[in-house]
Amino acid sequence: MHENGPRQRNRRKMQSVTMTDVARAAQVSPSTVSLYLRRPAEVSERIGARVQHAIDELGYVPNFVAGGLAAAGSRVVSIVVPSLHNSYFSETVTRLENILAPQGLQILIGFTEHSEEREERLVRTALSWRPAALVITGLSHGPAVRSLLEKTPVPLFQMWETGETPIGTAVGFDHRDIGRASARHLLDRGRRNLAFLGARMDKDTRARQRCEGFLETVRAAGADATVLELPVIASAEAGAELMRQVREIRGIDGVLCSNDMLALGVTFEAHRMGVRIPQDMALMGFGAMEYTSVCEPPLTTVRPPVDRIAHEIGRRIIERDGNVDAPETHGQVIDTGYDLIVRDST
Amino acid sequence: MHENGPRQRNRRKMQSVTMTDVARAAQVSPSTVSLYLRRPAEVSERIGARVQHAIDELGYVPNFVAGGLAAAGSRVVSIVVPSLHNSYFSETVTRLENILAPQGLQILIGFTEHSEEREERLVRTALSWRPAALVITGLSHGPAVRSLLEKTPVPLFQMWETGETPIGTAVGFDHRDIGRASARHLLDRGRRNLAFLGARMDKDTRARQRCEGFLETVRAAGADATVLELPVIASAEAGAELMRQVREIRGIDGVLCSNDMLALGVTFEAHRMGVRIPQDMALMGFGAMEYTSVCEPPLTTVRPPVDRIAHEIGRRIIERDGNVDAPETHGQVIDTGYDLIVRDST
DNA sequence: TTCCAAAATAATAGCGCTACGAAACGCATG
DNA sequence: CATGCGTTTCGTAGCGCTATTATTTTGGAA
Repeated sequence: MHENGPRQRNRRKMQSVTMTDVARAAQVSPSTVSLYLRRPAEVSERIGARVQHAIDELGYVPNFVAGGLAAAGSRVVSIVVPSLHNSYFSETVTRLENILAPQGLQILIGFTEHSEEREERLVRTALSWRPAALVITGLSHGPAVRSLLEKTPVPLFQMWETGETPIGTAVGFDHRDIGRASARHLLDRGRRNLAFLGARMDKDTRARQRCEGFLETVRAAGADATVLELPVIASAEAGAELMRQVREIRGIDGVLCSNDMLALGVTFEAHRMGVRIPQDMALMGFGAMEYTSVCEPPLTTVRPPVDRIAHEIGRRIIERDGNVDAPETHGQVIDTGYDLIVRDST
Repeated sequence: MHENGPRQRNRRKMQSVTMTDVARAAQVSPSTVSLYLRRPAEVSERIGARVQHAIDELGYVPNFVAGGLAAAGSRVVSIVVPSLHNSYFSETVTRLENILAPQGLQILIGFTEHSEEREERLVRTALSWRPAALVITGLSHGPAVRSLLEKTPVPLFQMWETGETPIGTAVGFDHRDIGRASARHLLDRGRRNLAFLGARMDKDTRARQRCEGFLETVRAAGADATVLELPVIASAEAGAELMRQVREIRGIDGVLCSNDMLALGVTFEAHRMGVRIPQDMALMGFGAMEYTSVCEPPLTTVRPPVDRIAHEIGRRIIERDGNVDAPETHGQVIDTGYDLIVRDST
């Protein structure tokens, strides 16, 4: 009915070089080109060379969109994190990318900025790409997100948090426990008049959990604890401001920051105010950001096992990739633990 | 030959709910569902409500892979950056995401880690997604990448650098110029015995350019300049180590760091060594990272206009999105300039 | 009421690729 | 030289959706 020659459709942009073009140039069938691209070992050397030559000659770039449709699943992994503002999230994303990229898996990324509405939009579009896996931060989500996650056939990983029952596979640690351990550490150092410094804890549920664990242990020990909080994103600037507030209270001899960035600001401001760390006031952070080891004084902090989280998730994604029979781990919780790094600031 | 009922193919995973299912449930044709999803205004209110109801009822999640294939172009923007290690890159990615997400454009991200080979792999896969645009860092690329970029019909943005002729649209600033301006600033402060502290400058071409500009101006002024470099990734730790090397040399009274992170390490180490900033040694960084304003002393640094870069690129991507007639800006250079922020460290 | 343009809905024909099974080929064996 | 079997190549039939065109419906004006 219609001729088989190249047709010029009125599309948004025309497809440059297709697999069919390559096949024609290499004098083989399109199936063979496809096979060569996906499993080169199953194509004879002679044909393989001819195909590769045609590919190079024509500058063929495969079309993953078409491939993904035909194969019913794209080689993409969606990651949803609150932001890249904290170096530990960007570190997690980096590690995951490093693990997944060699497998030909791309990272599709989205930031919730701690907004439930944004999270829903992101999860919805993430799933629309029929990704090989969806990696999302945290366990608590709005009802819309919950429902999407429960229904999807896409392998789901919820990272950075344990505690509640996960929808997918949880890989992380217990933030309340970190709060408790931090409190214990400060109490062990003989501090009785404590403070927790936070930023935007109404949004950051994990910081809130650390705060809760902290208060729980401090109060159980019969000591005192104040919570000081700023409604801005965590920053050194905010830390400095919070330190000024700490001074107002007087008598505070131990401080836990929700975040190393705050602790950095506290360090500088304390120095300016002549407050000696740790003699006058012990200081702890969270995140084990790189600079904490060279601070003056070096900062006691908690290292979230970013590498292990990325590794555990990455390994499972790769295992399940192209292998539907791989064991389903939904509902499973992998507790990666955490490390308390004690330095001179306490 | 074959019956038309639902067939169970032996696919990797089965498609849950398709647009056809929604159409059936809403008693309309698939075209109408598609139209409702893409341009709701062109569907009558009555039908629209019925379709929406069916979508909610069935929990339909569109398939962008199929959509992208049919529409010949996916709603994805690929970004290739060296890493997220520097907060200015993660900031750029964040801003771009914030600008593009409301337009339904997803971010596909990849990290080169300053490796030419990785960059090629990333660009190749990025283009395989037929993205709405490709945003890549820098102007100098290996021959393979160059050739890919030159051939692709995908709108290309090269960010963070100007100087050479771009392949696509360049949006950035001149790093050599920053080196020169920094040198001038230190010279103006009466410093004559200068040093440039860098990390892995063999890989980081932009840091190298700043260094070159710095040396050029210092030498032109008849002053002295030493380059101290570590083969590790820039970090506060590395900065501290470099500061120890600076002390060995003696007499250095002005230092430019390739990066604020290095400067942070220098600040702490100088403090430990009893070297006063700026009295004994002036200190400058690059990046205007958040903490530089609360350091002790606050750090003189250069602010790369991350917002403006993201804004200029984002705006152009959105303009060109779904509008092939939009003006082609390849070859164009948008110089965003930069800000020298003078603080107490100089 | 009739007619016609405009608006709303539906039918059609792929998008470029992969999975699957069929066909063709190569080669050792009887 | 035919036979059989494993290997390599090819043909076919969609994947789920969008763009385009065709068809039906709607709502005034005549």
